[in-house]
Order: sequence, then structure tokens, then C-alpha cells
Amino acid sequence: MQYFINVILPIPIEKLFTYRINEAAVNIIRPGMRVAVPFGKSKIYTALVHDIHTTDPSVYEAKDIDQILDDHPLVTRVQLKFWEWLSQYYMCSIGEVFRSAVPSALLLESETLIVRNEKAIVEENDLLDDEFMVFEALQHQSILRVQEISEILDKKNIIPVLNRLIQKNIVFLKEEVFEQYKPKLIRYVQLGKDYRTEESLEALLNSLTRAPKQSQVVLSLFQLQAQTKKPVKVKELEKVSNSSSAVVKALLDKGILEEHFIRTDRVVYEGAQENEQLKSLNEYQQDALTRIKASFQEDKVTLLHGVTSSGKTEVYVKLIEEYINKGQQALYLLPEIALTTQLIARLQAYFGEKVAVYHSKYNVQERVEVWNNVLQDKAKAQIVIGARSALFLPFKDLGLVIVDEEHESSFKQYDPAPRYHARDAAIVLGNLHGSNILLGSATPSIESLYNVKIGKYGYAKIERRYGNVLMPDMELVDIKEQSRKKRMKGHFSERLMEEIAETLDNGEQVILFQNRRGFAPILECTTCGHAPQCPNCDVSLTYHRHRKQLRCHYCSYHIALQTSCQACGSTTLDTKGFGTEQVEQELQTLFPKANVGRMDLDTTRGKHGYEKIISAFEQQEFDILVGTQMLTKGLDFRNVNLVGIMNADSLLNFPDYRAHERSFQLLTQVAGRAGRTKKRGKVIIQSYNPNHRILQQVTTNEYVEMFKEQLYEREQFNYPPANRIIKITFKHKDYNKLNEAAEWFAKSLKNVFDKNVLGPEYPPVARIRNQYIKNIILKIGDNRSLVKTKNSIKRIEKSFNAISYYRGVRVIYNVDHI
DNA sequence: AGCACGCCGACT
DNA sequence: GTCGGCGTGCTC
Repeated sequence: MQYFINVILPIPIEKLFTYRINEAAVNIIRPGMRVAVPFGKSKIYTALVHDIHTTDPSVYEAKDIDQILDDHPLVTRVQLKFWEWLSQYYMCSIGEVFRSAVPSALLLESETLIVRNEKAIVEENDLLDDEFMVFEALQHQSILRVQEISEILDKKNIIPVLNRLIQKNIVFLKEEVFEQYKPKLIRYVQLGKDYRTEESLEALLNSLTRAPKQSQVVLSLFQLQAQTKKPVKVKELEKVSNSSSAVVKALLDKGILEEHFIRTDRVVYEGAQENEQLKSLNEYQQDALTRIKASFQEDKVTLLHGVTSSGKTEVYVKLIEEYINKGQQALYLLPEIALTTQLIARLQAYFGEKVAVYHSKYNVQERVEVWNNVLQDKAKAQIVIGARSALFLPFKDLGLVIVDEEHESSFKQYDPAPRYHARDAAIVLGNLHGSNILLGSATPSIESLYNVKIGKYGYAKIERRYGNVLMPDMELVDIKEQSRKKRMKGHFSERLMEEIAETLDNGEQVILFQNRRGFAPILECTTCGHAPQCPNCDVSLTYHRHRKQLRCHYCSYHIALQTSCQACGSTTLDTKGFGTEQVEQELQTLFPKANVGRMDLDTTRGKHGYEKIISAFEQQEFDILVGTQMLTKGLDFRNVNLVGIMNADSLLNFPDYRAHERSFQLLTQVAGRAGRTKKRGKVIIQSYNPNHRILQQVTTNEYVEMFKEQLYEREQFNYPPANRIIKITFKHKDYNKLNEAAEWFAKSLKNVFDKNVLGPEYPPVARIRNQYIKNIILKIGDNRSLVKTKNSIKRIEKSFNAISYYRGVRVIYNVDHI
């Protein structure tokens, strides 16, 4: 009998690949294990076993697998089902899901090594210069990597050289796979076996009288072992005996000490100062909890709508507690930017080491450890708190899924595929596990509230802030009026100035929100109107004063600041618009005594960049913090009493059907940072258009009104939530080819979907990194089948790809695009 | 996605 | 004349 496996490869091809396995392997291999397989001309890839069968593929010869990489499945059957759903729903290959689901350290790829042929008889005079250089390098080091040869020869393409060397039988190639995950080992020591009796120890100490350092080490080790009865870490021994590693090494060499290694986790819970008891819930929280549970009884996804600072976290904690007491796992999803140390510390204070964290700032090694802990259903990973990628962990018995800040658009992955929405995918995952699902937000998405309205979701509400703190007092300031009367100082209105001054006088802190980084988005010549543009993208360069640069926010292009216009040579340059840097600078002149901090992408680089700024602000090292939308999420600053929004219009005028909803959410969330303790906070919103409906609704906290109006508008124009949309993006560096291709595709779509096809249109930035971009939006009514629609699209794509001229135009699907 | 094969311009 | 550019096609 011949055996075969179908495997998933981490590539964007919608196929499973078939490999042959031998009879011995049949008994070992299970779906969900990794195997190394040869693929293409030479490479070895990590593939995941999908199924095992005995059907010999007739049209091609199946290759043999290279090796089996796991002894237990790394991926569960439920996960495979989940991946299949993701790839179908979001229109990508299952390989792409595989690639982003599994920690990259577990996805090994082979590397080509160039090995010297020891037996070759080489006539050095027959070698060309570059051949000789490689040959010589191989005399010192018998194995070289492609990269190293490339450096030696200072050439990109070394294949011709290698081919000649292979032909002359001087080298041969070898593919090697490296396990990237290395368990962390800690070095321990104990006394050698000849010295464990009291007499022999005494004799040893006597023999060491002339080596005081060594004798001290032996004595310390003896003491430590007597205390703990356990192996002693080398680090600890060195510290206690106050000696160096050289002394320990000398003892090891003599055989007086023995060393051994023990595997440890990198991610270790340090233990809280004190284990906090869960605060008892107030009546509003308790009421919400009861409602949630009732709704869970009906197996409904439930939305918890609690105003900012209403204590939703405590409700989550209570719920999580119940599920882990039943021995189940709980998943707590948050947008990346809300995953602050503040919140994690709070959860760890309640649940101790049961809490595992999983997000992008964790390095690959740490992620593998969390993965394994979840897979083995260990107690230390019973509660997982993480960003959207935590959805992919190999849960065994998931009882509860919480998606906090459910309205956040960053839950939708934009690039690369799979372009999934973590909230929606979490619901599917929860259903596969039979878990209860809770969505939480102070400003729920229109989609979720709509689902409540049509009875699909359950609903619970908390309308009071914790400790009965009042909602902040919001004030709109008309800056059009103010600038007409010349009352503005820079970008600050009189009202904002007054409030900042007063807040600072009271020793309280201020947060200022401006959703744009850099100093100014445009630098313009006042003589000829020329503004420097990015050569690779269709945008003007943003002026970064701090670094004295002009930078493109879409690619990495940057140039030094010019002192004169590149077009006409005039030296009168002016800026248009403003960003966080400019606000920061103006503050320094307006409030010279205040310490101003800035939090945006430019100041939060690095693993702890974020935390540094947050904790500095917490410690009141800054009086005023200026920032972009990073400020909005999950931060809990006790002493902030004033929040200023520098310019609300830039949010409202965003060309997108979601702009109004998003503005409402963002403004409400930022406002929620004010006055989280006893005193009532103050919020100032500056705008050129203070009569805008959304601004009125934000200030009066009319969420329900906003929802009704937005829903009406969306229904009028066939947008979600009642309808679905798929955005199809086309990219190519040739402007004309892109246009033709997109038009062709749109025409074919219109044949099937008629008026539900919008575009093709250029996005606001029509070229990024030298690629022109065009979008088609397809609206799908709730009466149409999603599956059939996707099949039609795929069929059109097939004919599209058959036209050779269009090949090379990238087609990207974004289902439920936000 | 890689990666090899294959055809055209700019340099020794 | 070669080197290296990237268009095209295939991968069990």
C-alpha cells in the first residue's frame, strides 16, 4: 500500500500539495503536524499535514517528504476548521492563513549551503578570479552561505560562478533546515559525585586551602544546597560566593563541580506584590453581569455597552473567573494599542500566573512558548490576553471569548492576507468551540448595535461611570470665528488657553489630541506654490522639524529640509496644516513652564517606547501630553482633568462612509480620558464647523441618535451593516495598464452585479511605492448569497488572468473592508 | 510567495 | 561582447 499526505504550504496558492510518505511514517504522522518538504527546484519548506490518504495522484509524481518536524500535532483539528473558514470567507489561500497563524519561528525554510568537495583535485590556475576567491574562502571555512559568497564577491547574482564551480566538481550544494526555536537553558551546578560525603568534602576543602576563591565557591554551594535541596543556578552561586565564572570553570574542569542544563520559559510571571482581591461590583456592573449571563444562557453573542470608565474590566474579570474555575480557557482580545502594561498588571494581580500575553511586541521565541503552553492546556496559559493574532492560538477548551473595544477598526487586518476582522473571526472561533462571546465597548460599532437591534445579539448596558464620576463637560469652540477676530494663538483658541492655564495651576494634567504626526503635512513655497512631493508616492512630504527632514508617511523616503524652493529658488517657504510636533512647539512658547511630552509613532519606536512615555506621564514628569490616536485607548491617567481636541474637522472630512461613526467614537474615547476620578473632567473641541451633527452628538452624548442617523444613511446607500462590501484593489506600476485592467474587471463585474459595482476609482493616495492603485467596491445585498458572489468574482478573476497583458496586475480582495 | 528561465539595454 | 534588469510560468 502506498501512503500520501496532503499538506498546506505557507504560500498564496489555493491548493493542497501531495507528498508520499513511507509506511513507518504513517504510524507517526497526524493532521496538524509539521513536515519539511522539498518544493520547487531546491527549497525545503515547512508544510502542515492536512490529511493522510492512499490515492496516488495520477498526473504527477508525488515527491517524498524530507522529515517529520513534530511528535505531536502543533495545530488542532478545530484550528484547521477555523483556518478553512477564514480562507473562504476572506478570499485568501489557506497557506496564507497558515503563514500568519503560526509563530514564524516554527516556519522554517531551508537555506542553501555551499560545501567544499574535499576529494576534488584543484588546478588553481584553471580558476577564474571570482571562482578562486570562493575557493580560497572555502579553505578557511568548509561551508559558506549564499549570502556570504555574495558579500565576498560583492555581487548579487552568484549563480553563474557557483554553476561553474559545481561543474568543475569543486563544490556541491546542500539544503539545510534550521530549527529556529531554541529552548532557553539555565546552567545549574552541583558537587561532583566523588565529593558528596562529608569526609570527602572535608578532604576537598583541606586541599583547597591554597585556593581561597575556589574553596569559597565550594562552601557557598554547600550552604545553598543545604537551604534549598535543589540544584543551584550558576548565576546565583557566583553572586553568593562573590566569585567569577573563571573560578567556577576551574572547579568544573577539575571535576569538583558538575554542570547541567534545565529548560525554562522565557516568559515568567514574576508574582505580584500582593494578590489583589477582586473589587465587588457596584449595582450597575452587577446588573450588567446578570444580563450578560442571561443572554449567554440563550447562546447569544452579547454586547456590553458601558460608558468610558464605567468599570467594564471588572465585569470581564468576574466572568473570566467563572470560566477558569470550570477548568476552561478564556481569551481576552484587545486592539494592539490598548494592550498596555497597566491593564496586564491589573489582570495579573487578579489571576496571577494564569495570565499569558500574546501580541506583536513579543519576540518569536516568546510566542512559541505561549503557543506550546496553550496547546498543552497548561494552567499558566489558561487566560490569554492578546491582540488579534491571539485568535490563532491552539485552544483546547475555550469557554469564553471577550472582544474589548469591539468598535476599533484596527481589529481588521489590512495587509497582508488574511484580511480578517478579529471581532468577527472571534465569533466564528467561539462558535467552533461552543464558547460564550462578549463584545465590549463604550462606543459600539454600528454593526454590533444593529445586530442587537435585529435580535441577533444580546445586550447589556452600564450608563454610570465607576464611583459615580460625572461624564466630562464638553465644550465646542468655533475656531473660524476666533481666527476671524484674530484671537487664535497659533492653533490655540482663547478658551483652550484659559482651560490649560487653569488646569496647570491646579496641578492637574492635560491631554491634547491631534491626529497627525510630524510638524506640518505640507511645506509650500509662498512665491510659486510648489510643495515637495514624494518621488515614489502621490503625496506631499511631511515636514518633521525635530529631525529637520521632509518625510513620506507611506514609504520610507526622506530628504533633508531644504532652505529654498526647489522650483523657483525663493526662500520664503511656509507650512500648511499642523501635526503633533507643531502643537508641542507652540506649547513651549505659550506655556514655557510646563513640561510637554509627545506620543505618536515617532516617539514610541522600540519595544518599550510606549511604556516609557505612559509611565513618565503617570509619574507626572509631563504636565501636558500631545498625541495622536494612540492616546485614546485603555489608558487610565488619574490626574488628567482637561482634554483638548486641536481640530475635529480633519476627522470628520475623511472621505469614507465610516468617517462620521469613527469621529464620534474617537472623540468620545479621547474625551473619556478626562476626569476619571472624583472631579468632573473638561473637554474642549476646536472646530471650524461646530454645528456639525456629529460634534453636537458627541458633546451631548447622544449615541443612540448618532446610531439611528448613521444607520438610515447607510441603508439609503446600501452600505453595511445591512449590506456587505468587498473591496477589490488593483496595483501596478504602469498607469495605463492598471487603468485598463481595472476597467475590464469592473465591466465584467457589472455584467453580473450591475449597479452594485462602484468604481474603479483612485484612492486619496493614488500611488504608493511607485505602484498605482485603483479600487472597486462591490456591495452585496442581504438577499444575495455571499458564497455565490465570491464564486462569481473568482470566475471573473480566472478570465482576467487568462489575458496575458493583465498578468502582473495585483488583485487584492478585502472582504468587509473598513 | 520564491525561484528559475529567458529576452533586452548599459557597461567593461 | 557579458552582466544584470525584470516579465513569465511553475511549484506536489
